[in-house]
Amino acid sequence: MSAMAGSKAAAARAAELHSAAGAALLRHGVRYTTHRRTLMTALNEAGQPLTIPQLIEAASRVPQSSVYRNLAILEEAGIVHRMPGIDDFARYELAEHLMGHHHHLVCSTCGVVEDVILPPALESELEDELKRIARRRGFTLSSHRLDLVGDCTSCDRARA
Amino acid sequence: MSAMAGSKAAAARAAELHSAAGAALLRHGVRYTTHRRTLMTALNEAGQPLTIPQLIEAASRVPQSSVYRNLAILEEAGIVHRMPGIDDFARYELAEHLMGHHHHLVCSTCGVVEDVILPPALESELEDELKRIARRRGFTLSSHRLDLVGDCTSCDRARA
DNA sequence: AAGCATAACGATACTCATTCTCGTTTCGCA
DNA sequence: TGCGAAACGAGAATGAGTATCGTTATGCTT
Repeated sequence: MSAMAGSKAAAARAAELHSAAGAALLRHGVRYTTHRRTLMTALNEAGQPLTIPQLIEAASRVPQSSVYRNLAILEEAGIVHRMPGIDDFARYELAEHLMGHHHHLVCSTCGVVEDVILPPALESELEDELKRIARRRGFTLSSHRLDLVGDCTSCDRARA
Repeated sequence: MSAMAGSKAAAARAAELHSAAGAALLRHGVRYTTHRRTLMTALNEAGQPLTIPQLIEAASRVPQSSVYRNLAILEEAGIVHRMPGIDDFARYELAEHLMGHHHHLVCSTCGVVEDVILPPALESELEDELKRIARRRGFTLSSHRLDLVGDCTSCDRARA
């Protein structure tokens, strides 16, 4: 029953996601096509940032060139976030206003990425300080990014 | 006089830097050649992370293929740190144990990067929490990375 | 409900940062 | 002075990501 409730909740969240996505794309004057919906669904269900190869695998009916093109459009519309810089593959996840603010735990050996949230008190303390620092330097702060870099259990074990 | 004292201090720091670098490379069984010394000097004097093109400009006697090869070696020896993921250029800076721990303020428009340090109390609070989170997830934490993303004064102004 | 303007598609060619190759040069040591 | 190993550096190769362009699907108007 909790599983059923869980899947119901997930379905509700998915519906919200799609309507928010459709609205955002409409605002940008582009359509919410089947491919775009497929990509959004894949990102939503993965629960972690995905590389292009992973996304091609997860959305197997969407050809590579369409994956690239549509991710760029979804990012332009502000509903998907591109995060380069872990290994040599960029990763994509749903935008913060769809996911909630969070950070990443990254395995420097195998590249796996997990989402992390900071205790709210620390997060807001951090945000306040970052705002202060940015203001002092004349920067207009739009966001921040915090990665925890280390080794996951299996890579740790494998290190003979 | 304060300028003279400053340059003396800088010279002393540079000497320390080179001896630490030489030792680290020796430990790795490779030589501290002229090119490698030139690159370390350029990174030290820049005071901010540099891209390959910037580094080629700053170390004009070192050809491109040597810049790439030697940076890889310096990174392998743990005295230089590679940071990909701001724009499409990786950036390099001296390793933490040579520079001190710090974070980055990044202009999302022009890509300029400045170094930032957090108030020590907040930094250590943050580190403790990150360690706790990593442990709970079975990760062996080796470092963290915090980027402040925004727009610098001139890019802000240019935004018509 | 047929035509039409426009958006999206997708196979393929291309770009360009980075890596690899390999013959040459330099270094450290005997 | 010679010798083996390390470093060099110009050019070729790699590969993630982008641009092209003819084709296909969509939605709007009459």
